[in-house]
Amino acid sequence: MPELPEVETVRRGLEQAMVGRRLEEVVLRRENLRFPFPQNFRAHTVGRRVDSIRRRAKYLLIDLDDGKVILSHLGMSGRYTLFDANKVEEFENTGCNDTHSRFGSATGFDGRHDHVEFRFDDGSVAVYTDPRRFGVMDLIDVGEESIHPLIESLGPEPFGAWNSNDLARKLQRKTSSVKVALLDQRVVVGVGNIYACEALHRSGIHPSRESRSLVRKDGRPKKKLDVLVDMVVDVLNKAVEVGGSSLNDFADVNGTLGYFGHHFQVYDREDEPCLKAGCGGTIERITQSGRSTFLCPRCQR
DNA sequence: CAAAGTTCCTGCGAGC
DNA sequence: TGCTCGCAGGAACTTT
Repeated sequence: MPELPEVETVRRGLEQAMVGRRLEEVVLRRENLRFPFPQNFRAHTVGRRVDSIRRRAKYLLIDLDDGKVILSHLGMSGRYTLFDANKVEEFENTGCNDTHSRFGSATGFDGRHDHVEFRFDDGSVAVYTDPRRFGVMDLIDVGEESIHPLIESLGPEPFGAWNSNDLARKLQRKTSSVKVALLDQRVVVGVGNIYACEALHRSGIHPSRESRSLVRKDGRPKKKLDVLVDMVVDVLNKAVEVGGSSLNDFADVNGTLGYFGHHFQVYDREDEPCLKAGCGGTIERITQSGRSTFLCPRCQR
């Protein structure tokens, strides 16, 4: 679920709900997600106002008014659900204990996987739910982003100054497949399994193709690499426009289902016809580095 | 059996 | 021969 477009969609939702509000209480219902919550998490968040919310790659950065920043990664299954003051009241008397939040009927799983609650001074609440707990929640100092181990080695943002010359430089000696390279967050950030498959299909590039075969001997990008950069940016843009994609259970912060799933050309379409006009191929599924790749062997070379 | 993400480890081959 | 590097693949985290 959460590739760049989904994280950006969540960022926009949280921005609307959180910026300018003060945290009245922060509830941690367990001691860790992928890593332990920092010891001082509550001390530095309770009583603070949210100034802004940024995104770096698939990470959310929630800026607080004391110079601390909440670093949040959704992993595979992390979600935020927002409740305004009226909604919160509706859940007032529902079940709630150390491990179960009272919002279970809205967040799913009876509230068993509602690990963090951010309660604001206007009565609204943001609940972080993450069944698989591959997510991350950390607290850093503003400016520490560039030296934080999870962030320091991240590559360029696709919506920034990224271009095919930069990509060519990174791929020119790579013998790994171009699909695996796209998933490498040091090469470019934000692209996950779904959009890697989609961008390669739109570019007519076979996912197993050697990365360096897309770069000319002089280090300049071949035409197909130019196309790939355009298609990565394009597919991410379109997905942001429709509010992020969904497989089965993705909801944005207001509970609305994303729509990009309806636009998949190859992802999860094994044995179905290629949708490229005039192609007539059949979508195949292969495994690369333990992840499913979907492609049309006919129009992707 | 699979899954949207990331990190870490092992083993292998290339190149020096 | 032996060292280092990059890469492929797998395991790990966990639940539905």
